[in-house]
Amino acid sequence: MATIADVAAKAGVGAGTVSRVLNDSPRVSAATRARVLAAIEALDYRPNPLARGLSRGRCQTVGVVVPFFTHASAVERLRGVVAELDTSRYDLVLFNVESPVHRDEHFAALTRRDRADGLLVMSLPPPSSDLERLAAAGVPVVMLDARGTGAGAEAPSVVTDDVEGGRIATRHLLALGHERIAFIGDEPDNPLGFVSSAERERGYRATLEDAGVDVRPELIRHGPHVRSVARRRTEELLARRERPTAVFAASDTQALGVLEAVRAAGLRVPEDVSVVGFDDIEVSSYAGLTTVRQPLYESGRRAAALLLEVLGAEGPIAPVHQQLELDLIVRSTTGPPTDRVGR
Amino acid sequence: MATIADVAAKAGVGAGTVSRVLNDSPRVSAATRARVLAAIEALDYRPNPLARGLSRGRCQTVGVVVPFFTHASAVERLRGVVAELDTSRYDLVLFNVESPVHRDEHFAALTRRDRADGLLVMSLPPPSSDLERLAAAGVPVVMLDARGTGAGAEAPSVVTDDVEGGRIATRHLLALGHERIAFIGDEPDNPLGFVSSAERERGYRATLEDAGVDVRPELIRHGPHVRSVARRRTEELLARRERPTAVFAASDTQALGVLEAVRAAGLRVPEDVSVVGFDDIEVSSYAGLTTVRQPLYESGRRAAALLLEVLGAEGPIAPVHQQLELDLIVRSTTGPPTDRVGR
DNA sequence: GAAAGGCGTGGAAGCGCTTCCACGCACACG
DNA sequence: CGTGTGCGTGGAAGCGCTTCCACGCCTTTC
Repeated sequence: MATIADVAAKAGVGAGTVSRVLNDSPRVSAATRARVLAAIEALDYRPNPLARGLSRGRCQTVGVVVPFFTHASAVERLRGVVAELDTSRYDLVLFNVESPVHRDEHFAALTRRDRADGLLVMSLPPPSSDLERLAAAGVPVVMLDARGTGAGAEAPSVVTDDVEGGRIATRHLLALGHERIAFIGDEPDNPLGFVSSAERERGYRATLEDAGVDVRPELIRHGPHVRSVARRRTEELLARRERPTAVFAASDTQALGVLEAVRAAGLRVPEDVSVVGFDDIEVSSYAGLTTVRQPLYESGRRAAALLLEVLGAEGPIAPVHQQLELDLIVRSTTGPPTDRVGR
Repeated sequence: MATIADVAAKAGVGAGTVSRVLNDSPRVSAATRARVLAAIEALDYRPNPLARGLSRGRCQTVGVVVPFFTHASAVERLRGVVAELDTSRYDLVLFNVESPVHRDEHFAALTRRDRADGLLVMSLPPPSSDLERLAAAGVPVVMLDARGTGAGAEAPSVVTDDVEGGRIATRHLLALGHERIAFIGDEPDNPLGFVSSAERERGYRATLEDAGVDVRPELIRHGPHVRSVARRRTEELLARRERPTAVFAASDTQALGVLEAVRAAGLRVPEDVSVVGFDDIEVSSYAGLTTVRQPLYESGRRAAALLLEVLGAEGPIAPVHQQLELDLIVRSTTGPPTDRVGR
């Protein structure tokens, strides 16, 4: 394994000069540069990233913190992140978070420039104390699908307006003529502090109120973000005397559970029950699901690009907050209610 | 940021002693160990992984090479890998491969202990020259869903018997009474050299032959591993005078495309056309797809565990080849053919 | 009671790079 | 012709750790 000294010897120059060539320093004559490059080529030399990192105090690595695959949407976002990072010289280290303990461990370990040069945190609002410590340690953080606010330390973020998304879905159902509209979402106080579902619910509630439609607590159900749970909650709803004519699910994953429950109950979609989801994950088009699309892949790209920009800049950057567009995608799971009351 | 020298000073010992404590060396007295641990605690000291790696010649990192998410199954496997690695002290660096150039670059860069201590290569048969170079450089490799064979360098692997899987699917259709059974799979000579599809096709052909059923080339279609392409190929098949009564798709992703085409043609599943997939990805249960299940998540865990074992061992390990079980999952997309000939 | 052996420890060397300082040379200037 | 100003370069120091060697002390052994 060739080292910089071997290259220097072969080219008949000092190690410093080789280093300068490697780092595109202008203070090298063309002739010397050519000799060094030839030696590098001849020896198939590649600098040791560890040594380089130790010396420069950074490691050409981006840490990506993901509450892993609990949401199908995380994968799609991750794809965007990977694609963007691929265009840079940064490696991607994956940190999986499945519990608060998990999260805290990772953040503690990452509070140093030698672990990762920057962090991309997905869907996970970090404790503000961690955010401050990261900022103090000089580790830039970009948030994706979450906001990171600490005292004096605000991370740039790429987000969507989940409240507005909730409004879009609900308006669609109201416009079709529905009034008994149920909501199925995550627990409002889930351990990792995800808020998307709660925000979408806020949009739902606000829109109903604006339209003068009663918000009925008994039509609002929560549970862990899993298809089977959404299915069970829906079964409870459908068992009511006055069952809802439409369901807004806080995610497509949950909407699929809703669809299962409706069909298992022998009801038709959308004639008996309309269903709207959120995200537009890949399956949704297959399932013909009406949903509020957010550009998942694109959000990953954007966030990664933002982080690269911060890493490339000298000083800190004014915190940017990018907000991505939402679109209502009407497919075949929504329609006007039929005038059959109760069951 | 505390260094080992700070800890040493605070504990009133030498740096070497602190290092010994960090690395659980037995050659430290209990009293000294306690003092050092107290100092570490007090300073919230964490060793710099770069310096440690440079000094020891390894970096506590596992490289995972994934042809990224082109197959939905890769994600599921990755989840298993992540879960297993989470139990170890190794970080996971993700290398995305989307083209042969991409692949070659990564392998070239990874042919050194300072980039990753070991490699997990998914679904991607590496050029045997790369495998040899990796072996020569002392970088252990474990293959997942592919075999890695180079002259004298054989990597341990976790695989399934794709030929047998193809047999299972085909036997199921034959048993139901089908004879015009089509196959939809990947291009046999795709750029990255994936072979799963081709092997499943071999199982399909062999089983037909064994049963004395003609293998009809016109019922075998290939195309990139994408739902939309599978759909188009199926449309071509359905447009034939004698359309198939059943389709075996080399993956669930492709099977979903087949289902789309069948339904778009106004045909019923399984009455007019039966469909079998492969993998049992998450969507499949939702789609009611009959499929050959392979334990994706589990395969990721196993492969990661295997790599950890190799990394933990002193010398090289006898190449292990684990083969995971396949199961036929019969759902609602397969049934006996109805006796309507042609269209 | 002296020699021999262990154990615990300090400290220097070294991992492979970057970077800073200093130096030599060429050229321009007065 | 001497001094100044660059530029291009060599080389040492230093990044934070591990590891090896050496040393002092305390047992053990004859």
